[in-house]
Amino acid sequence: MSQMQNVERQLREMILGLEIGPGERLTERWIESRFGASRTPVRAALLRLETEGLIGRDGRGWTVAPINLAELGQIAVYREAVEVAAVRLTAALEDRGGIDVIAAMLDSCDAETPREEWHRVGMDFHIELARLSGNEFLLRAVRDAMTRLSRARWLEVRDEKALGRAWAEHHAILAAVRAGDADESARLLSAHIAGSRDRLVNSLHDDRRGLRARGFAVVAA
Amino acid sequence: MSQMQNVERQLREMILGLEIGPGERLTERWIESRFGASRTPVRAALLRLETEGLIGRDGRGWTVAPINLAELGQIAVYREAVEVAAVRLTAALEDRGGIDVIAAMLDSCDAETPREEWHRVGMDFHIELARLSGNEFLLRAVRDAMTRLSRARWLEVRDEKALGRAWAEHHAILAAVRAGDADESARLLSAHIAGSRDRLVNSLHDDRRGLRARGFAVVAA
DNA sequence: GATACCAACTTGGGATACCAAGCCGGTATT
DNA sequence: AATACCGGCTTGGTATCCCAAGTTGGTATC
Repeated sequence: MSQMQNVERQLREMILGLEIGPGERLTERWIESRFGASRTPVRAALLRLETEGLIGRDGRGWTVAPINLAELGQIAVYREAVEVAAVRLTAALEDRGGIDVIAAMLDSCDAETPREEWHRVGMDFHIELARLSGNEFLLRAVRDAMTRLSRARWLEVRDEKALGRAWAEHHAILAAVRAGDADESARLLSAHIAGSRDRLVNSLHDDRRGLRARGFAVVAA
Repeated sequence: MSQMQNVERQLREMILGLEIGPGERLTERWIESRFGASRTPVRAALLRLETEGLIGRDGRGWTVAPINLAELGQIAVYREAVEVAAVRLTAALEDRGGIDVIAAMLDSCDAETPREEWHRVGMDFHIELARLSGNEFLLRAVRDAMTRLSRARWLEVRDEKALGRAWAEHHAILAAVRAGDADESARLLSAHIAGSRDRLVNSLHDDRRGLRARGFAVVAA
């Protein structure tokens, strides 16, 4: 694997894993020494992460994207548009066998599953559902949206009850898609996304002082 | 303006203007000498254009993205999802003053307007309409989709009648949005996009031999 | 003590040198 | 004549060097 891909992947993981906090400054020299690569692949990786929205420019320098509550609302609208379109396509397919794989993925999580795994599966559910549509652009859009939401979802304070409700909603969506009911799938998915957004924004809004205390830049809604 | 931005902009214009044909190979050294920049900004520009989908990797090298008829169909689905979402948002706004600016933009084209300008305005209509929604993600999605469609639309053989019909549809969409009728706006926009896709794919499909004769790589649907 | 100014350093932007892998053409062998 | 082999050339990947602009810390002056 090339150095550029190495740096890109590791840096993305550090950002998404909050090892580098939202709002933190990045210098090419620091990354260079941190990953043992020279500046050329480092700069290439930064350019790619910039298009993913994980980092941005701060004048001449680089900054890890802050947690932006207003952006979360816009992403929810965007997600709804593309995910609903994807699920409607999927519900109209003859071969919806892929749904069972997604259901199995959900069921692989139980009480002993680490939180990190729940987090990943919760995002992969939406990504894999979009993949079933067969539309590369809808898939990419969903993947991008989930990437941008990843840190916020990780920071969200989620109680067991909310987690269980989300999982039930996921299963309900799958059931509607499996039945080929596009309207019901769309309705359930829209409601799920709206609820998810509300819990997320409320949780982070309530926590924003705590987040700032941890050194995380939080942009108000 | 930085060298990277210069190279990126000029290379994008050459690709979209078909001065470099779809499917053509690109070498970093050629670009370097062509624009008088060194490889560092050239590589940065290539990385950005790659994320725009205008170029892709061909093994170790770079290739201008071919005209892909299957992709055009997928983009139409994607466009419909995001543009309809955007126009619904806009129709629900209190302040829809921006619509008049778009109408004026359409009206700035007449029989003497060069074809290039019609082409640009035809894309800007959709982009600016999406901008009115205020949602950055929907706007970016529409802009990306139009960029990817740009070359295909340029190659499309369009008769006066089809062009006039498209303009009438644009005005009808604006009227519905101005009236705040979200459902009607969405219906008209969906029909417009579907019709646009059909004309585009049919035209290119019929022309694909001619396109290949011009040295353009065309991927079948 | 406050401020204006200057030097050293930091940092991203760009240029260039080097490398490894792959491609191509030529040559020698059968 | 066909083919296997080899050497040079092209090309992207990487490392490194230089530069200009901006920042910082200290110092001298008022």
